Amino acid sequence: MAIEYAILGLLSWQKLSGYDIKKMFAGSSALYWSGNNNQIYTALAKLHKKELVTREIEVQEDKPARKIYSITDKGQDELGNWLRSMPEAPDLKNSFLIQLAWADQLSVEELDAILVKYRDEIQNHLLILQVKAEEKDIAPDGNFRNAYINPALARTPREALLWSMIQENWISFYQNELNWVRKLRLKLLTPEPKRRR
Amino acid sequence: MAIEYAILGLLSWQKLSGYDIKKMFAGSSALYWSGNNNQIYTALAKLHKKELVTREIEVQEDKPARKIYSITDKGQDELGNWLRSMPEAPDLKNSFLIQLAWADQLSVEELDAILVKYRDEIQNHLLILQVKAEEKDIAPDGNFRNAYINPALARTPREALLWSMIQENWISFYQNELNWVRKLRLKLLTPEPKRRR
DNA sequence: CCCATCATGTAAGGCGTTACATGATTAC
DNA sequence: GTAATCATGTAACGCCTTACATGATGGG
Repeated sequence: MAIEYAILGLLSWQKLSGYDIKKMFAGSSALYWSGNNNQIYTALAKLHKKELVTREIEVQEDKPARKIYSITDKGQDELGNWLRSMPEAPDLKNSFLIQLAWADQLSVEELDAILVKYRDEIQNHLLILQVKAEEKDIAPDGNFRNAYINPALARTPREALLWSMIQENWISFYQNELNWVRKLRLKLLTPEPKRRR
Repeated sequence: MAIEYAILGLLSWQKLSGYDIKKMFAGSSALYWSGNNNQIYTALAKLHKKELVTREIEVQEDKPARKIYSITDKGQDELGNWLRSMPEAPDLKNSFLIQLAWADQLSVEELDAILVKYRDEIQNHLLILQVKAEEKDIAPDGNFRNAYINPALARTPREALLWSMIQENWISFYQNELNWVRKLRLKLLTPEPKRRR
C-alpha cells in the first residue's frame, strides 16, 4: 500500500525506470524499504494496471531495455488525495529495548558491553546519513544516485526546506538515541543516591 | 524470531498464560506487537516443542482453562545468549516523511493542516504513554494489567533503572518528534532569510 | 576468471495482522 | 439484547525480504 504511494511520489517528481527507483530506495533512509526490493516491479505492474502510471520502453544498445514509467493525471489525483490524508504515527521497532528489559541478568561489564555496541551501531548509522547528506549527488554523467530527497535538487525553496527537514528528522532521531545511551551509561556508573525527605 | 525472545524474557520474569502475554503486548509500547496478536499462541507452541518452556494446565470453574507457561533452564540459556548478542539498530518507518516529501504540491494551509494532524497524533501517543507510566499497575485483585516493564515492579534497583530508561526512550522519541514539527512549522511561517557572504 | 553493473522479473519464505471460530459468564 | 471478558486456537492475507533466473558488458 505505502510502497505504491512512495513510487507515485517519486514519479510525480520525474519519470523513472524500476531500476532507478530501486536504487533510490536503496540509497535513502527516508524511504525505508530495503536495498534489493523487488516488490517495486510488481508494484509498478499494479500501478500500471490501475492506470496511475504509463510506461514507455527505451531500447538501448549494449544494455538491456528500460521501462520508463510516468505518472498519469489519475495517478496525480490519487497521490494528491493521499498527501492530504490523515498522517499515521511513525512505527518504531526497537528490539534492543526488549533486550535491555531483561539485561539485569547480565553482569555490569556485560551490560555495558552491549550498550557500547548499541551506541556504536547508532553512531555508524548517523555517520552514513551525514555523509549522504553532504554528497552532491549528481554524478558527472548527469545521472542521479542518491538524489532522492536531496535538498540541493529541490524545485522550490519550500521543497528544499521540506527535504532538509526530512533529513534532520532522521539525524535528530539518531542523536536522541545517542544522548539516551550516554545518559543510561552514566546512570549505571553512578547509582542513584537516596533522596532526603 | 524476535517475538520468541520477547516471550522468553517475560517468562523469565514470571510464569504466564498466552492470554496474559497477549494483554501485556497490547498494553506496552516497548513490546511493539499489536494488540490482538495471535502469533503468540503459535510461538508458545514452538517454544514448547523446543523445550524452552514447560506448560501446566490450570482448570478454573466458570472460566476456560488456562495454560500456564514457565521457562526451562534451556530457555534461560537461550535467553541469556540473546541478551549478550549484538544489538540491532532500531527500525523506524515513518510514512509521514514520505508524505511530506511531496507536500510541496499542497497549499500553505493544506500543508500546515497535515502538520497539525501529525503533531496531534504524536501528542496523543505521548499522553497515553505518560498516563501508563504513572499508573500503579497492580489491580486490587492482585492481577497485573500493564505491569510489564513498570519500574515500580522491578526486582532490583538496576532493573528499575533499566525499565524507567526504556520508558524514557519512548517518551524522548515522541518529544523529539514534537520538537521537530514545531521547528518545521516555524520555518514554514518565516521563510529563511538570505545569508550575507 | 570472477565480480559488478545494467535491467527485468519470478518464487518462496518469514513475520505480522485480521478475521473467524468456540463457548461460557457478566455488565449495560 | 448486545457487548465485553475470559481463553484458546486456525486460516487467510498482506507486506517485505531473499534467493534465484537471465544475459550482456566492462573492470580488476
